[in-house]
Amino acid sequence: MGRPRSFEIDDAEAALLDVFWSKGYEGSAVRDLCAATGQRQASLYAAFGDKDQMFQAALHRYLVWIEGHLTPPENGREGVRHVLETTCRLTIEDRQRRGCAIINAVADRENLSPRANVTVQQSFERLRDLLRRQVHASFPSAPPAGAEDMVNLLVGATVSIRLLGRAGASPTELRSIVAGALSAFERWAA
Amino acid sequence: MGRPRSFEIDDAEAALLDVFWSKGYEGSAVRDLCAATGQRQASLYAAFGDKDQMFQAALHRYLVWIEGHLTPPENGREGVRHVLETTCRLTIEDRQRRGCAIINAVADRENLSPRANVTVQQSFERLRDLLRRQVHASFPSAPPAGAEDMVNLLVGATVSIRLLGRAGASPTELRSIVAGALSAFERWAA
DNA sequence: ATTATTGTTGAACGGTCGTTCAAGAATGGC
DNA sequence: GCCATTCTTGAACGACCGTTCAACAATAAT
Repeated sequence: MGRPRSFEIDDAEAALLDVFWSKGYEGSAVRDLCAATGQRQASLYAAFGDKDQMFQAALHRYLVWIEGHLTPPENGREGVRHVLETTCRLTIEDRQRRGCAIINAVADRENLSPRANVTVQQSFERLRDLLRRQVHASFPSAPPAGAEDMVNLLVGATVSIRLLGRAGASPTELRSIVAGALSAFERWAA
Repeated sequence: MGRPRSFEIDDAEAALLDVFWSKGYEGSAVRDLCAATGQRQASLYAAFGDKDQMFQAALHRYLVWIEGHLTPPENGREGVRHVLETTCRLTIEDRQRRGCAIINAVADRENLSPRANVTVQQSFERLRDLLRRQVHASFPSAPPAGAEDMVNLLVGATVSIRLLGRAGASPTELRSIVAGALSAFERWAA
């Protein structure tokens, strides 16, 4: 019972993510979040608790979104290609060039709650697990030597595309990282 | 003439960098900068102008420092190795794991002055130029096909080492990125 | 010694920060 | 209709933000 909420939590989370994604945690004022969601401050606090929990809701939403995009339709070499090319495409297609919400949060580390920092760290582990699965699936039995180095190189390429995308790198440059990483992967796997 | 300054600008810049490097622009309060430099607010404002100029002084100091370390003693393949290994070593040796001040500034983009953003963008171009010079110097005449892709892959590896270093990646993981990138470079250059 | 100039000091400025509160409005259960 | 409960509203809280100011101290030139 009680008065029903006049807005959808889901819509609010989307608006929260929009702001945090472009301005970061410290750079986003709760009043900015109100403007984006169309709600009053007390309503957001009633729904989420405090600014940290608003951020975590937004982060979680971002993670669901990006993992949905990055998860490959088929595993193996095409899976590796899918992760890199999708990362590149999403980065270029974002006209605001916000990069990756998780990566942006790394810089805000000192201002984030311990729990948010754990989420950030786990997200990188999940990306590496995802890529490791694709690298391993690229071979019928055990992968050749240096597989873990190749996994980490691919993680590095993915991360840097996202970072340099926010830094204003050209689509040509970002696609070149993909090309370089895929060539390196193919040469190694051959 | 006039009363002489009671502190060295150089020492103050070092302290400013220390704070900005770990907390970022938005996360560093001018009062924090005072505590680090041991000066009063009005003294810092008299010496630097405003917070943005304090940040730019710190950024400039960081750029001189990092370029001094990254510039290779000899050009060519050993130069490529030097850039990657030095980046990795500096990242691991920093116990505070502050990563790269320039990369951290990318996340703070929206809160930075246009001039600071230009400095950030130019810094990435300078890193790419440095690596391109080393890649080209690795060959007596023109480098083989895909040289620019390799350059961008190396930039990506360097950037990601620094980013993941701040994100809390293990030394093993960071060294693995170096190993992966150097193997990829050697296989391509062979 | 006086003057002009610059740095230091400590306090203060208006503005914004994250957060909370009292009052009113809207619901389900009785 | 009335109660208990929940949400919304608008204003306010103290704390902190970047910045500035008037008063005082220290120097070089006259």
